[in-house]
Amino acid sequence: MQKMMQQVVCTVDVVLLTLQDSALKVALLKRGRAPFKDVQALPGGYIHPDTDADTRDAALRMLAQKTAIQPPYLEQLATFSGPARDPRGWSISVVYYALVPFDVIGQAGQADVTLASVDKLPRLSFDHRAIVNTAVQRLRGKSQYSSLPCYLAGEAFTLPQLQRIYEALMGEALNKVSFRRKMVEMDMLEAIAGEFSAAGAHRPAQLYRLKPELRDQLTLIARGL
Amino acid sequence: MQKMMQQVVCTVDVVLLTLQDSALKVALLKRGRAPFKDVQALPGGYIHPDTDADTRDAALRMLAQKTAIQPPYLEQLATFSGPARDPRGWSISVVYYALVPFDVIGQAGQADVTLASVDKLPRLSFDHRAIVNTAVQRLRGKSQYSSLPCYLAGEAFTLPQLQRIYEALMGEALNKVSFRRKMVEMDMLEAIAGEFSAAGAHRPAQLYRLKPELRDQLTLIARGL
DNA sequence: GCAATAGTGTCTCTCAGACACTATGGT
DNA sequence: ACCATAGTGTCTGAGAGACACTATTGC
Repeated sequence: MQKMMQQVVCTVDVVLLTLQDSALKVALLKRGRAPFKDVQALPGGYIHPDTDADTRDAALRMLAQKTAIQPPYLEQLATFSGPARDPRGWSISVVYYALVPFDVIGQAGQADVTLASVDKLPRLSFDHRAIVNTAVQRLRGKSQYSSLPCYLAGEAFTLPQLQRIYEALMGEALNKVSFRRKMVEMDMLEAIAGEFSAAGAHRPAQLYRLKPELRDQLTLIARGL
Repeated sequence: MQKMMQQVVCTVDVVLLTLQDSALKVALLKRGRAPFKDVQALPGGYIHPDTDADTRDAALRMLAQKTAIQPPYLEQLATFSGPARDPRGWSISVVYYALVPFDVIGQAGQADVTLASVDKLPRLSFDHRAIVNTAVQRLRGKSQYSSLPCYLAGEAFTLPQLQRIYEALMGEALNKVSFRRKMVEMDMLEAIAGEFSAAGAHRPAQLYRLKPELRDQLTLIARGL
């Protein structure tokens, strides 16, 4: 006779972040069913052991199904767990965070995706508020010393644009000369022949892109002891 | 009629690390049952939803049960998942890593705990080899710019001892003056009145300890752009 | 020419590392 | 006295930030 073993609810959630007008935003969806019906939540859902290769694969599936977005950057954030976070029972959520350029969200054209400023979150389902805050902390932290923010820029971008992204994330103005020095020293960008003129009445800026070989890999700044 | 839903096996594993003679070691246990009976494995086991407050709590329980150690530092590493890593089925392992001073392991006196050098791992169960490698990478990475290595030292330690720990982790010699400057600048240590003379025929060194208020919180080095 | 932003040359000030020195114990 | 290691004062070279200058567009 097998004893009934208490079950663990296994889910995956994704914190999809983007930068709109120098403000960091999260993608939210209104839940269609209980619990937290009609309350905003992160894109997420149950793991499907029969089809998901792993939790990362499940995260990509969530994004594809619910937002039709294939993110240029996706990384595991952390796993949240406990008896109280989900009314359905003792649960685990393996959380990933993704970065996308703002225009990618628009193109995906999912009308039911809401963008909320991470500094002024609405009421969220489960412990999603804490999860978003953790993701923002992680992004801000890593932005200090890595190429992570590049994934918030589009495929091609100018150095001034990239600097504005870094400044938005770190919340402080950066020295132009030092910033450029760092970027060349990190050796992760390559200039594109074409330029950028749409800006208006001034000198156009050189366009850059991430070196293809570094596409899915962060570049770090030397630092430390 | 409820369809039989394929189950996810939920476990927690702990990578318990220590430094012995300037070599980084992992604590391993020989498994007592299938799968991987008699093969070395990380301390770990099933989540107990009826008693564990969360996965961190479960990790502490694993350590207490299997090694009788209460680690001074415990942090979530990552979650590993997939259909193939455990023959019992599609599984998730939420992995934590812990740091302890070497002498704490001896005191715990668990005869069945083996220490293996992380550079020369024996055959391990499941995907535990990859897990250990991830933990070592994380520890080495964080050692570059945080107070993390302090938890490998005992309650009290001298600056030369601490420097040797950092050097062992980073695999390179550090400048004595710079190291000391960094330590005072990080402002996380406090001198203890008593000194340290056991060393032998030379000047004794000042003993330090982590400031109590920073006990469970890393101190980071300013860095970056 | 002028406004506006892109991009660079250069100076200075700070800080990390090297070195040498002093300090303090044991033998 | 001598050795060994702890701990500090100081010099120098590299790098970050500030500033000013040049470059290139639209009007």
